[in-house]
Amino acid sequence: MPNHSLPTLEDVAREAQVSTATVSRSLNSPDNVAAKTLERVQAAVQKLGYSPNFGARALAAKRTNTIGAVIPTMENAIFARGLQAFQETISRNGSTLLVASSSYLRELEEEQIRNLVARGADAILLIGEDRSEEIYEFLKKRGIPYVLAWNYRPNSSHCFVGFDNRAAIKNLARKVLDLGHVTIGMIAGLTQENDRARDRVLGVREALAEYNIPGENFHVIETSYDFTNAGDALELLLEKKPKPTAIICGNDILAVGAVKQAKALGLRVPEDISITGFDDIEVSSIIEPPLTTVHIPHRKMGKIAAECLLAMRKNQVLSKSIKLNPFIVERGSLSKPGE
Amino acid sequence: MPNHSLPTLEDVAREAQVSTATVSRSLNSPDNVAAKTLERVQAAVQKLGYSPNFGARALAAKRTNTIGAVIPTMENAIFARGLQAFQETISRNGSTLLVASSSYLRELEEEQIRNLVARGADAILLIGEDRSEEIYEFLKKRGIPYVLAWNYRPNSSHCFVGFDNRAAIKNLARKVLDLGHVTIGMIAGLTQENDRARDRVLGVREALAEYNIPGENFHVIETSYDFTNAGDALELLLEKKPKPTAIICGNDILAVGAVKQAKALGLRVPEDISITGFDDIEVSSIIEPPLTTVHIPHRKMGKIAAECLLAMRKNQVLSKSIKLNPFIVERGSLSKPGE
DNA sequence: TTGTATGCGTTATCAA
DNA sequence: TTGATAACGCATACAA
Repeated sequence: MPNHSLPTLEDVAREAQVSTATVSRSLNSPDNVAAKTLERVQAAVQKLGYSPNFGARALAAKRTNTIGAVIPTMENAIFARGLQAFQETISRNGSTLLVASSSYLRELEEEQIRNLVARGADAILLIGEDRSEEIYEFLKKRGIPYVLAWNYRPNSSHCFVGFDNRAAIKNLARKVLDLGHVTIGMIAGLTQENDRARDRVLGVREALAEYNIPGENFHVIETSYDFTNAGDALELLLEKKPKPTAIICGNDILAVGAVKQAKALGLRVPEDISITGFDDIEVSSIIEPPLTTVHIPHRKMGKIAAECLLAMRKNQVLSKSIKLNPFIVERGSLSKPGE
Repeated sequence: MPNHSLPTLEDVAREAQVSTATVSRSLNSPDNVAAKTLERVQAAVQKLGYSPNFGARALAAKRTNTIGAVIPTMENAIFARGLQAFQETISRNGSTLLVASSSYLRELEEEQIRNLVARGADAILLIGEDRSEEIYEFLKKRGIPYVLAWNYRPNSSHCFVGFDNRAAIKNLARKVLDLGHVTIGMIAGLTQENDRARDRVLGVREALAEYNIPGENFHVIETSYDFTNAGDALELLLEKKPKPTAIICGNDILAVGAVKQAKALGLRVPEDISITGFDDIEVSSIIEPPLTTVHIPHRKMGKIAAECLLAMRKNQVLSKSIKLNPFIVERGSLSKPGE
């Protein structure tokens, strides 16, 4: 492997027979450089394979044009889709996106946030609200704008770009109850350190309370977002007494896993058991029966979050929260009980 | 929004009544600092919300502990899954992963590569082989190790960690032909600037040649990886004369789209039309019928690629290429023609 | 239009 | 164990 000492501005300057200042100018404001000089510099840059040291540049110029994002995992269509839209918007505005993933671990997430800040991210996208007060203090102290996506709270000092998880699933639960289901199971995501998952359980509980469903008619099992786990959870729920006639799932992944397992157990969906999803990712319309679920505008959310962040960075003011509206998509996995 | 001037080492030093050198030591080698001093420094760090400036640190220390990756898109389960494994391995080794996505655009990809290098990435993961000679030169000149994943070529100067796309799909095509299919359609990914997609078309063509299938019995339609596009492509293929009895798809996304559309057209899969996939992502076992496809060990690939990169960075030697072995998974979307 | 000189925040060398 | 100080690579105010 070749030498490890990278060419610097000075090397280019020497090669082009000009000063480092002129090289710097050729790179950053070519208009202020004579055409012939510019040409020489560019040739030297080319020859040496020079590219500026980002750290040094950030240090000297005090700006980075970089926006960071920390997501729980890349291995999930939901975040991937929103993030791609986020990235496209960031790119279009001439900024660079830096992504880190936290594996749903709070401590790792905070480490990643600090890391992004240290790397000069001048604005940050975060998922949900659950994290230590210190990290918020940290961001505020450093004057780094951030947006919380995938959730929404009206009376918060944070800027949210997302949707009300609780209300969204509550509406779906009402629809389930309206159909006459009185014993409900729920396969939820892990609620610890995950406000979205928690809000979804909460929303279902609220709907149940409205319809006066007693506690013993509702069972929740929490599990990580995984097809297989969801299948296991379904089996456990089916053993409960009284047996649930409808299973509300924390997201589409869980719902798909449940549908698969139900079919494997010889149950018909929705005739024998109704199952609902959340998110409306592509797989939900592929499975048979296609899922009745809650549609979340992920790409729109990513795009708007990026725009908010860009604006906040520019104006140095807290942007107001933006609430997106999920809606129920009725496909075929939900019907009246025993029908 | 609060002040924008971040606390520096010097601020911490002043607060803790020590020199900047001592603060730096407290952070990087606490063992060489007196317990009482350390305590004071940590308190000051806490109080000021200090975190070191990465650029300055990289500048002074000449190392970043950062590994970069440029993937075509985050919006695809394939890359997401491999990348997550890649990231986990990187993290476990105390390094940080920086991800950028190129939207399948060669120029954007090169820009992203340069960007990552400028940011101090000391090794880089790339997908496939298709890119300009200059960018490879650039990486070599800077002595930055890179690994090309998702593909494999035996006699190459590059280090590959991947699989032989051509051979993998060729085997699948042979199986299709063995079953007696003589008119074949293919829904391929966009082959321009995408060696994986190109190799897959090539592999199918080679198998056809082996079985002496004439050119007019084979039709290829290229499209981006999208369910809907795949459905449209299927319709076009079904209009060809002679009409194909089997559709080989460039990946599972395309295959799922094709299966969906076939069913929508009232066709039975595989009785009326056989359809095969590639990748074996989760959705392929969820759709009805589940896909016969080629299994690619994405997570394993991500993990090994990370290990290679880590080793190359450490030893400063080109690691040898690693070939992973895909295998065919027979599920149910492929059968004899007209059966 | 170009060059000189200074500072950005950190690490590392050397003395104390 | 601690402190002073010289790099690190670049941008920019100021001079020429």
